[in-house]
Amino acid sequence: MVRPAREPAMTDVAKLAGVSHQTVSRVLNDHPNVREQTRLRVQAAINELGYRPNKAARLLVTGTSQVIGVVSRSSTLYGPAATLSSLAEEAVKRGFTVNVESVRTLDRQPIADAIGRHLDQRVAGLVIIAPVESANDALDDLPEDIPLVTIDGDPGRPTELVTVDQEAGAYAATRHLLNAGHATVWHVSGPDDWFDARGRISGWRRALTEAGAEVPPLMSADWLAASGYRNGQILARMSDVTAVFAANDHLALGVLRALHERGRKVPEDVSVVGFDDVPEAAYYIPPLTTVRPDFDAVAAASIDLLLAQIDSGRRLGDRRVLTPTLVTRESVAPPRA
Amino acid sequence: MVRPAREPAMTDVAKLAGVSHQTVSRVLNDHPNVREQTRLRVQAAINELGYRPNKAARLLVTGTSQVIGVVSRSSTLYGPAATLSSLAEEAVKRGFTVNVESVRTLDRQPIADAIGRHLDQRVAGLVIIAPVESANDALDDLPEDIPLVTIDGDPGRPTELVTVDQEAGAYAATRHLLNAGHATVWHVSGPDDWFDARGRISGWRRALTEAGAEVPPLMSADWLAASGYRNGQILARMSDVTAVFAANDHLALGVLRALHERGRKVPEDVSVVGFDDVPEAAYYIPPLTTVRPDFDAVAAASIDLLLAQIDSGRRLGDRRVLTPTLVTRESVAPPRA
DNA sequence: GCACAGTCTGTTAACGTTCACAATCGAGCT
DNA sequence: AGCTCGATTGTGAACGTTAACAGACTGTGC
Repeated sequence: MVRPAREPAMTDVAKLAGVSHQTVSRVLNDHPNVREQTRLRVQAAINELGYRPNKAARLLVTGTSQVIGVVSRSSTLYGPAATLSSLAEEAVKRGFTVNVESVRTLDRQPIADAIGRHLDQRVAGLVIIAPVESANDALDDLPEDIPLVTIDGDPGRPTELVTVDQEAGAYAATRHLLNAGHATVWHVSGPDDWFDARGRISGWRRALTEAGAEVPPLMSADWLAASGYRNGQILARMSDVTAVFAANDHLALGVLRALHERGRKVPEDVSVVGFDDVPEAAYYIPPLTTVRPDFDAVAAASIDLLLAQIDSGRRLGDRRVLTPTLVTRESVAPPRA
Repeated sequence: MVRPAREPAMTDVAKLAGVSHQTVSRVLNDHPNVREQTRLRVQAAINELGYRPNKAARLLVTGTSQVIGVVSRSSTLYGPAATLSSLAEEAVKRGFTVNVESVRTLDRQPIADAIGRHLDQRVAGLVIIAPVESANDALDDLPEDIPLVTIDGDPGRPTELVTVDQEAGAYAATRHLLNAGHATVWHVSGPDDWFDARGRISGWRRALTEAGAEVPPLMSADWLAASGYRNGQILARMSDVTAVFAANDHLALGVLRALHERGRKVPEDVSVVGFDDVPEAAYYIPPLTTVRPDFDAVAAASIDLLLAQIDSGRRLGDRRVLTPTLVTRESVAPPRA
């Protein structure tokens, strides 16, 4: 047998099966009106040649692919990474494939460029992880007819949106600390241009004000352990601080360490709660009480919403808000008497 | 102006600029022999129409895209996630885009399927994160002519490979503990079907045997804090254990916690070293001495090797082995006298 | 026997690029 | 003036698929 110079195409299969290329196409697309016997002959020819349809040709004529474009910041933050990997998995399950465009920053222009590259590939739809304002701005220029879902996007924007109810999670965390008997709760927050961080701040604040507790000054940080540590060093010096809610687990880790260094015991002297429930949180010293968002569910809901748009051919304005759950471990206790 | 029923194509631009479609193509591909004046006219027409070239059509005729296919296990392990996000960033820098296929398991078939989907999209090359044997097996069926780089792949396989020198890293870690005066070093290893884990085991073993130290029985784990904790509970009960090298930082975290629970102080009673230098490691209690691989460099080297193949049109058999560096923090001290 | 409605299959023309080649244009030289 | 050569531009044919339509082949009812 001669090694073929080019890969087998539909016509090659057709020739081998003794049918027209169009019939091969029909077999491939599960068109109903094909005789069983013909179908089998074609299938056999496909197998014999090891034929695989050329997606580019298909895309060229149909104008749409089975690819979902995702835009995300390149990062090793747990939440985004977990969401991303679930997204891909979920998409494959539905017969789609995921194309990820990473951006270094969440500024408008890089995001717009990434979206542009996706559109060039004629993706079937877009999932954009847009946790800050500027990332959302990039959506303004988007054509109306492209299916779109934002994750952690601007709640004030009318597009389809999947998000975790940060406010409820933070409220539960703060409430949990108040219930334990603490007079008030300090908050080490995430960067305040993140919607997530804002939601957690407002949930924390609501829990305090509803309970008539004093609202301590906000401690602002990024998402990393280092800044948790810096803020923790300050908190550790204030002897009246007995409860801290950190905007994520890594911040909480930094706080734990700063408290430890200064000899303030957790949870005996200070109680700490985090957010995210990273897999390691259960092994912090002490094991961390935290709020767990279901990132798999976020991914699944996003794909759901996107496919609904793709199928219906239009924006539906749906949104899904997922409520996280409080995971209680040993880092919370009543304040000392 | 009438809203166009379809997107502008090259012929539309050509008509507007008063040239042939071929000239437009030349402008787009930076072909040298185009008069400056013509180029400007074409550019103007492109801008006016908001024309964007159709990649599918281009792909159809050239047979290759500017897309790099990546296969990786969907996971939130720090190493793979860090590599993945760097890969995408690095690729974009070079004018490529990255298409990620996530697989749930590293078994042969799922990987082969993922590769198949990439080939269907006519990717320009493949980067496969293949840290276990079965993942490498899937590469057997691959056509010879597709550029390919494996990350953390089988060192015994002749393909292009980018990897971190696990053996050297583990050797350095173990040596560091011996230098501090410990009689021997225990190792909590990763899953032994991972090449990474094997390399770390053999580096550890070599350091011990070279020093004439006793080689304690191996403690086998997965990569997660939970199993570090379980193994740590055992280690904590053995009073003669004074030094532990954990195969990654999350295992080390579990060990730290188990030791703490049992009242064994780190580093006074037991010294601990990890591997990976996750961003949080510096905030463990105590801050963790660990081995830092440069994941950005891994990604950059991978893209380098891949583009070299793409440009030259053939496998080059190159490989890059990156040496990780030891990061010393407070979790190591001499044993008690 | 013949029209008729299905069912199945084939033919031709897109889709929007690039490639190979042909044609034209100018400048520089004889 | 005519020739040559390089620079610039145009023409027609791919690439491999789906869409639209046409044709052939069945069985059914009169």
